[in-house]
Amino acid sequence: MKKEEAIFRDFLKTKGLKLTKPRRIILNAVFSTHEHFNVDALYDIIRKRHKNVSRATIYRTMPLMIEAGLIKQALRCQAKDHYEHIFGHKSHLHFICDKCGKIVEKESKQVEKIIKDLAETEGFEIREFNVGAKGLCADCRS
Amino acid sequence: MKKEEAIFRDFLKTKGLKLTKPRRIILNAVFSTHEHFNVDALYDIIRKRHKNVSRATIYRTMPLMIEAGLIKQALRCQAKDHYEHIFGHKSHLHFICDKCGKIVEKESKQVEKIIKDLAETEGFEIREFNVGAKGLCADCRS
DNA sequence: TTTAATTTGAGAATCATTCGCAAAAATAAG
DNA sequence: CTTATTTTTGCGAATGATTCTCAAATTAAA
Repeated sequence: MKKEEAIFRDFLKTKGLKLTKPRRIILNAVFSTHEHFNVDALYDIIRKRHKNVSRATIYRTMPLMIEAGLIKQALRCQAKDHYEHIFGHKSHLHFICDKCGKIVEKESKQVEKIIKDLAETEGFEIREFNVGAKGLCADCRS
Repeated sequence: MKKEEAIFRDFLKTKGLKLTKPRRIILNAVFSTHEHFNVDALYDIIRKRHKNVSRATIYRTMPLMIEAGLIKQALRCQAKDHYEHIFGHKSHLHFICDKCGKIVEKESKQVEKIIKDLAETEGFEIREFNVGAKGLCADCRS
């Protein structure tokens, strides 16, 4: 069993919930991609093999995977919620193109360090960074 | 005429648009508050004095004010888009408390500088920063 | 004042997300 | 292997913020 599956199963167990077939299918779809994703894209991926997993179940599974610490709600783009992996991925910031919707990721320990220090002066305990900017990507600037 | 009104008028003129009465009312409502706001709250404020400004017009005016550099889309909270002032306010980042929902604002020119530099190496043109973190505020940590 | 262009309000339309519910699946117990 | 209990599912309907349509109103210029 893959590690993320074990994590998810254990998390569900602590909540008295079950790792069902649809939940496993959704988890696999989520970890079959290594980029940002949204429910619609996930639905398309899943439907190629499993005609009977509904959108509702995907929507219902997202918060569970977030609570399990596997993914996080990354940003909102073109009126859709987007998610990204936490498990197995480094923290990073996002540049979102307003025009084509492309998302560029960049790492910066420096930024997180500064933010963390600022938070400390405020007595604020950071659980999750949310750093980025919107604008125009190189392609769309022409 | 207030400065923000002049800015807005000038911006509109460059686009061949007009500073109409509803747009002026909306602008005033926006700058009557000094905190984050959403369209719904704005609608309530405006409706106290002007019964005939529609939600549609408010929604239509937001992107104009953003493009004019007066406000920016700050964050999404409770399924609603929230906005904040740029004009007359220093750029800042947000700490959002997961427990009580409180938003703490902090300034950091440094962070934006770093992000801007990162964007440049990518050919990305930033229109709007989006920097913050989620976690627990001082009060909720006890 | 006439004219041409932009805006408006009202309500309908859109679209992502959530809900309600009866049927299906999972787990535990016998 | 049944039965009983709980959780889950898929479906379609509901929700709610935002956007669109369009005829009437407003604007600014000639």
